Amino acid sequence: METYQDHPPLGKPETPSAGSAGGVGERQRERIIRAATGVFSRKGYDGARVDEIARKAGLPKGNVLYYFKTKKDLYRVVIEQVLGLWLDALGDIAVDGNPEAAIRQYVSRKLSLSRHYPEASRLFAMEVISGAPVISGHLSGQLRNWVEDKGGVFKKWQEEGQMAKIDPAHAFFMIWAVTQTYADFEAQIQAVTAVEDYDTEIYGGATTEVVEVLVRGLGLKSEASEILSPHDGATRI
Amino acid sequence: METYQDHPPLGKPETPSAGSAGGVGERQRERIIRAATGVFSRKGYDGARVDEIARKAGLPKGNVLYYFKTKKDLYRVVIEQVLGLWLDALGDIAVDGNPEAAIRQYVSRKLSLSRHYPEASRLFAMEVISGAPVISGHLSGQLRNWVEDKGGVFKKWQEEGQMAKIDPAHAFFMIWAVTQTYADFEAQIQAVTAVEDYDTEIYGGATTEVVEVLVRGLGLKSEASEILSPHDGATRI
DNA sequence: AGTAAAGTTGACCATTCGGTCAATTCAGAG
DNA sequence: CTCTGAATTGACCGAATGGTCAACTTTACT
Repeated sequence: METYQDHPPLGKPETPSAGSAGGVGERQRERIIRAATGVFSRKGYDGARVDEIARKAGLPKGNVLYYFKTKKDLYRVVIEQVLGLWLDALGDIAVDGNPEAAIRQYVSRKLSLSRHYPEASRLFAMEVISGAPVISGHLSGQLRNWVEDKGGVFKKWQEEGQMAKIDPAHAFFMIWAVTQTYADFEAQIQAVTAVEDYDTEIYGGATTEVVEVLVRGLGLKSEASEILSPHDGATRI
Repeated sequence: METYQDHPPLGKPETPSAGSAGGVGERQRERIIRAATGVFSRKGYDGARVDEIARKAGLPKGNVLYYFKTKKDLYRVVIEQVLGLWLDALGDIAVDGNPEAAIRQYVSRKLSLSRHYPEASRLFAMEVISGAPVISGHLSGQLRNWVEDKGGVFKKWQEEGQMAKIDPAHAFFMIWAVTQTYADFEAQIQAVTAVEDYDTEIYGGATTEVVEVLVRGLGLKSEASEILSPHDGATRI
């Protein structure tokens, strides 16, 4: 397949399971979506095989195509769900509270998201690397507005001298990059660190390290506090 | 296709063009590799189509399979070339010179790499997100050694109080994440910033911003220098 | 129990895929 | 020019792919 952008809006989940919401096969839909998230996140849209998704969901291909008329439809549902998760997690960055606490919380939340939904993160990354053919509209819509909005908060902090004068957009790009790398590049980090329990050992260390570096890097610690913080023993190379 | 790891070592480019190195069809090989880099970087291995690579290279599919016996072979050559670029760019981090200058240079170099070889960066990212099926050996080999080696330098700096006590491995993960995000997530950054000339406008701002944030975040500026640096007007959201 | 809708399944189809191959052209050495 | 190996090409093949369908089973409601 070459492009995958056809029918325009996508009104709803656009599938059978007509009336009853708490229907029987609603569980099936979720199983399929879960399986599809896994496969799409590793292979991308073009590389994924419907049959592989079906096998992973434990049912025949025909059944998958019963719930989602086409592979494209399934992909749309999956990626929009992931995008929703991503946009939700953006949440609010408190305008009032002190900047350091706000960023600290935001970074922690994003890191936690990578930890608990690594496949979602990878799927999102795949989509964007592929040129964001499906979600580009959302990116230049909702996300752009969000960045513009929260960027204003950053600007305010900067004028108050509570934050280094960094282009807010770049600040977000860096935060996103650093927090998502632990999900997206798991294979690389695993290979380099050779830890046994990635989830515990890597995220354990990352949470402290990443938050500290970003808080310091964004100039959110007015006090020239102890540069030498007391945490180590996290990763071992 | 499911997995793509078969014949063991891969001795050489393992293709025709037998003896003469400066051969005639050596240009063809490079055209194919360039085209393949583009397609693989957007679709991944499974999603890429040999025929699309051929079309993009301006020659029939049969000719591509003449130079590279299989799609898998072609992918191997392409990804190993990209990996070589990546590992080369790792370069040395000067042990002697002052840490700030060293990191400043390293980050700039990595950023420049993303700027000038965005497809290579995306292909590398795709491979890793997919679980690094082809290059995992290199990652846990060369790259791991490199990190261990250079991590020692970081440790030394830290003991001398010239760098914040951050797990060296995590420091690298953050540097890589931030520098590569401008290539890998170009579609997202483009959508959010809506700049006209991505290369100039984004990388122009990023170079300064990223370097400053990382240098500060890694605690490389002993002097509590001006938190409010004088650069802006880079991006506009 | 009876019935209609929802859900399940495997066989099946048209298309596309990676890869092969024989026929042909091209380039260079003698 | 002749000859030889490299290079080019399109036709072709078997396997895999996304999607369809008719037959069948289960569920829910009266």
